[in-house]
Amino acid sequence: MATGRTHRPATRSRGIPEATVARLPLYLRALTALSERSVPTVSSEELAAAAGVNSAKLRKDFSYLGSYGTRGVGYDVEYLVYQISRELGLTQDWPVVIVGIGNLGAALANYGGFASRGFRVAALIDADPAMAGKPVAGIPVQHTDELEAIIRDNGVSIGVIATPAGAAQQVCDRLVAAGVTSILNFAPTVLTVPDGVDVRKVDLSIELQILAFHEQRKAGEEAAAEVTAAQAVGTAQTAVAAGREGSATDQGPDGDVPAVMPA
Amino acid sequence: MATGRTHRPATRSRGIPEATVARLPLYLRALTALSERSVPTVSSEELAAAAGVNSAKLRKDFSYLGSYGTRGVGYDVEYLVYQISRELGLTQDWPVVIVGIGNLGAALANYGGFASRGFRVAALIDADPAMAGKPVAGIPVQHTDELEAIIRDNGVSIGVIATPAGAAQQVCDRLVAAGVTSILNFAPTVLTVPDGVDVRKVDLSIELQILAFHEQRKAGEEAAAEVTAAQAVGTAQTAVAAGREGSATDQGPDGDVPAVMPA
DNA sequence: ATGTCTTTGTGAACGCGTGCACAAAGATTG
DNA sequence: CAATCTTTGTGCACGCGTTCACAAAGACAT
Repeated sequence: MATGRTHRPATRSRGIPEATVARLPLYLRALTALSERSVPTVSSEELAAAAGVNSAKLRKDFSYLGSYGTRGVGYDVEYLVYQISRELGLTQDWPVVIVGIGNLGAALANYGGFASRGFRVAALIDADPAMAGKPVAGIPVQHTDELEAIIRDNGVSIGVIATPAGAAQQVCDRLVAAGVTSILNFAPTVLTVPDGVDVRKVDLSIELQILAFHEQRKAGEEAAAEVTAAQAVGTAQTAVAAGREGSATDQGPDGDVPAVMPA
Repeated sequence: MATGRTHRPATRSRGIPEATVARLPLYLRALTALSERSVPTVSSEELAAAAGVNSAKLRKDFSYLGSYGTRGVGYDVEYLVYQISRELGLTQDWPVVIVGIGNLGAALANYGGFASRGFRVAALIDADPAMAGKPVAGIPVQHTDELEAIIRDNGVSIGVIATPAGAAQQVCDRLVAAGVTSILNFAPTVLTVPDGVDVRKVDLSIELQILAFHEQRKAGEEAAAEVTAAQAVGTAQTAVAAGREGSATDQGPDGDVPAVMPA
């Protein structure tokens, strides 16, 4: 007592670090695969390898959930699947709405990974009247006007935004006002939400840019290595600068990119 | 000297922290928007608000790039756009291939954010012969057989995998063998790659599961609060346990989820 | 029952990232 | 030119996350 209540613990929910929570789905997937192969138990070493993480990290992660392993043996696969599912809240059904049924929205609607893990697509919503009634992934698209009613009637608390950037904030506001408290945002915009609402962002463009950075660095290091090998005592800087001239500024960047297009 | 060369600095490239690199695209987007509105300068405070970060963090981030600001004034928008673009390697053209042209692949191909930032979709590749020649986003889809030739002919170093999970590792291996050194993976699998190859993963299902966790926690706290208010001295645990019974284990989780379907 | 061997769970050290708070720098005004 | 005011750049402290390394726990064999 007298511990929490400080307005928002956020980062450290109940004692489970955020970083650990982010890895639980990873473990769950690996465990599910093992379960299908009817493997009864796994060691932290094996499971860590399957999930692509360090075994010590995995053990510490699990230690936050409790002591579910048996020393000398490992972890019971089925039991662990259940424990993690429960911890993540996947033992209950989560109705989800997807707003913005363009290519990406359609891809999400068809995504098998949703239904399999306790998520159920309750509705597809789009602002285009021409889309209304059109079935996508077996579900008829509904018009934005219905948004509030849909949220309330289905008790939806998780919303996915796949609209163009321009519409995202507006859609977000309506979702929140209607009672949604968790949002997965695919539009390239910073969403402003009231306290108590969680937002996670997935930005395709950003991921690519990060890759480009490392890619450039690799190329730069190679060039630098060549220069070094060539005994160049001058400013190795030139090797990098020589790469290209280019003018990113004046070639007209489109800035507020239209998210992922609607059809 | 005698500093680097330790096999792989990875986390801290040249002195720019990984966390900073991940935010640069964010700043770039905000700056581009300002540039379009012909705003000449911004303060760290304003820009930080637009990017949704702390202003001190932003200033520290920029300090890694150099001293590009003017005290008492702020940052020159155009200049900063150029500097960040250059640092991220966006002043050069990055040919990219997308493998797996299902709904998601198509969405990516149509994504405006790519072309606008130095990325150019060099080719769309799919294993389905029926897709071959079919234009998606104005680009004809090519068969997987052509993969190696495409990579080499276009000098592609960045590949995007949007195939089902089962095909991902195989595609990955071929991409890497053909010369790709950066991969953006949308398939729900852990990819194994040789040293020197960067992989970034985007997993829609995982993001949702993380949201579900926090959502459950919110619900649990509300319930706990109610219990506390009701002066229940017994085990508050029951409030949480009462939520639902459910059996995630035996309702047949599909484990190795087929990524994002191929049409 | 005792010993050996495997594997967990965790204490402790370390490093990275974040945010505060302030001094230095420069613009601006009188 | 001097004073004031704004805003940057950064030293510093703190906390989270990662990793090592090992003691405790339990299975298994003899």
